[in-house]
Amino acid sequence: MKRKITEKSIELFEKKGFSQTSIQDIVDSLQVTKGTFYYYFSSKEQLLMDIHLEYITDLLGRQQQILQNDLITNKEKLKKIMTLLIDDIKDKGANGRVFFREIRHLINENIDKIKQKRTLFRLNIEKIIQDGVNNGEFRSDLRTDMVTFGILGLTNYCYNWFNPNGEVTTEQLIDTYVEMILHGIIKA
Amino acid sequence: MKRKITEKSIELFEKKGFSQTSIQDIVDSLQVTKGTFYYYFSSKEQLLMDIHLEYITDLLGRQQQILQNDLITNKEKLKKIMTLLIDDIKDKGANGRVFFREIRHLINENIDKIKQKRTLFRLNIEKIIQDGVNNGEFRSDLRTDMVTFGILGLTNYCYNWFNPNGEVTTEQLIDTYVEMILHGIIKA
Amino acid sequence: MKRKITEKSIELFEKKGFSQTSIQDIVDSLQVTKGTFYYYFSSKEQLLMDIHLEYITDLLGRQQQILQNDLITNKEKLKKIMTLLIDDIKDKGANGRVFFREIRHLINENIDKIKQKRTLFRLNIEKIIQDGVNNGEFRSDLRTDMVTFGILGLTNYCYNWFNPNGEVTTEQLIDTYVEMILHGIIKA
Amino acid sequence: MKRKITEKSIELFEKKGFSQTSIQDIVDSLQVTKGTFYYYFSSKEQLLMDIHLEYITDLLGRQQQILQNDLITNKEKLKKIMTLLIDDIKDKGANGRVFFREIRHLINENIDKIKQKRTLFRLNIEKIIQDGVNNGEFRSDLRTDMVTFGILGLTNYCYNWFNPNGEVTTEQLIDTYVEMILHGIIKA
DNA sequence: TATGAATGAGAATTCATTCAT
DNA sequence: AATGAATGAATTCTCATTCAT
Repeated sequence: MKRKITEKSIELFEKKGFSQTSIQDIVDSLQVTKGTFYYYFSSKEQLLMDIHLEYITDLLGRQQQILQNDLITNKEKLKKIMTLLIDDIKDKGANGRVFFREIRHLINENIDKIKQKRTLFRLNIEKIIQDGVNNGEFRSDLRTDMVTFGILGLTNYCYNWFNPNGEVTTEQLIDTYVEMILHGIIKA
Repeated sequence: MKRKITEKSIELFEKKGFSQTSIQDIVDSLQVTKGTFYYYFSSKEQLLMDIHLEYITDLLGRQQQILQNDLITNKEKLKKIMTLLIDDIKDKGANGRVFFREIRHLINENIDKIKQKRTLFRLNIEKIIQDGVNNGEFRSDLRTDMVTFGILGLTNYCYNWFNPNGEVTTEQLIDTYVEMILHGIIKA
Repeated sequence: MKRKITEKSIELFEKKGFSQTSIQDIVDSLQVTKGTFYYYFSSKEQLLMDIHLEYITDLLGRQQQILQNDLITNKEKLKKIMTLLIDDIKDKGANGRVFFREIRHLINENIDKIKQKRTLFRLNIEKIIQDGVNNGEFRSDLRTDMVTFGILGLTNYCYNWFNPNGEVTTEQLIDTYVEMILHGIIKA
Repeated sequence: MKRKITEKSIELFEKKGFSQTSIQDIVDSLQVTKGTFYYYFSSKEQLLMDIHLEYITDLLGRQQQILQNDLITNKEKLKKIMTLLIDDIKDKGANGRVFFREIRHLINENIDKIKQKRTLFRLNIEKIIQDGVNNGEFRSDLRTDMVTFGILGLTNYCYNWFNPNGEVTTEQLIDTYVEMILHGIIKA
């Protein structure tokens, strides 16, 4: 039941937004009662926290896999991480959208905890870029922090428009973006 | 008074979010009463609509200036539009953040009206890229729509982290991003 | 309206107790809506605080009148204060009962504020007794603090059983208690 | 287990009040579950009734012991009964406070049943005083009913302030009060 | 004996909105 | 142009109680 509530909530939060979704909405669509909700979650915010925590924890875990792979170049690592983010749109689109949009509704320690983990994810990317700069894979005249933010913005934005069931495949999207990041759009 | 309400609202919407900001919050911080608010706005949503409309209209106007300039290359135009977006963080940061984050709270015709204008803004960018592809400025093997979304994601995301009063200047940021978009990060 | 809410609340709190009385009960019996309640009071507890504050402030004010009277003996002062408390049962019975019974529902600073004033009221009585001991009106072998608590218990308890419209008049009650306190019940 | 629930409940009811204490609070602090509670008690009120009944029954029993003693004067009996009440603060303070404060939460027949027994306890005291008046131990010009209420108020109030582990011993307190009741505070 | 999932009725509170003045 | 009292619908949350196991 807890799982069912979480999943239905993600669905509704994505469709209508966190504050526009009431506990009543959630339980009604599961045909249970409010009491049931509060049996499993102590508050609406705690549910949101659960969702965030699960998402970022999973993301960090998969990022870690990539980081630990010593056999691939930094360029490959970067590509894999971009793939990681964009691939999720297919499997966890709603999840991701809730993750990116509704963090504002977390408060105090909760928001800090999540932000810390988000920062870690970002710094891990920055590290890859820095490594790539150091070993000559990447240009050395760009600020790694800003590049990282750029890549994150570019990939995260996909959650707003990309439809994995549309005419463009996820692979094409990833190729386009990797190509763009690596070589730019200008004619050499 | 109408202006004062609008401005204070933007400030509060940015700080606390649209749904977390009550009409009471707005009028309290201006030391007027709710009646005053409803004298100038027919509803909370209409205020949000006003804010959105003003923002996107202004943005489109300035974009138009750039588009009409026949003396510059498409590459220059693209740079100018990116500058346009990022520059706003200094002057209208709160405004922009409200614009990007709170569109969800518009309803029905309103949301359509704004989305149409946003789409226009995007298509205008795509047009520049297409023109650049056509005249050989840009590579011809990239999907212009996706590239456009990428650029938008990259620039919009700045609203989330870039502090125009921080150690990095807006110019450095723009340079980094233009460079990244045009030539990529890989060592040639 | 604020006054009406306060008065009806006192009535209901007395009859059913603070936690057994809902805001709904209060507004229903006044034929207004919950919104109206919250227009005047920020919370249920604040209403209770209002009631307490008004009561104890009034009590302290009247006590002060008695204390400042230099023309009467301490014995007379004591009698007047007992009269003060018991007389209230006629005019403010419900008020007093709420005051004595529901203090538990105040929290934190509120409870402290009220308790402080209650303590002041008690210490003022103790002072009278001490003065009476000093000038020989009262016996010198009694602990003034405990005697004060005793007098308070004795008078406060009246709120639990005394019916000012019953066969015993308030005057008789006061006479009995003053006599009991001053001379005891044993046959001299 | 039933005993453990009762005792923990008394503790919690005293600390937080009956309505502020949830069944959940009770079972949590015993590390059992709500089912356990309802195995032993049919309702929250029934638990409160149990507590009241046990308390007043015990009190009446001990009062009976005193009443039946034909070898002591009424004055002595009165002192013993006051001792009975005040002594309990040491052993059953919480119990007594719950008994005096939470009777309001009993309903219908329950409240009547308890009130009857309380009345009996009071009338037993009144009887002693009447006997004392009749045999010349006590003054004949005081209303015995009111005197009884006075004594009850005075002693019951101790539950609100008296700390048996404080600097004043229970014996001193009893002496002071017996002295006060018997001889008054005025200098003879 | 005891558990724990689920209920449902009701609680306090919030807030956009209306409207007579 | 502005006020402020009042509304009412919705919202989050609480909790005593039930019941199958």
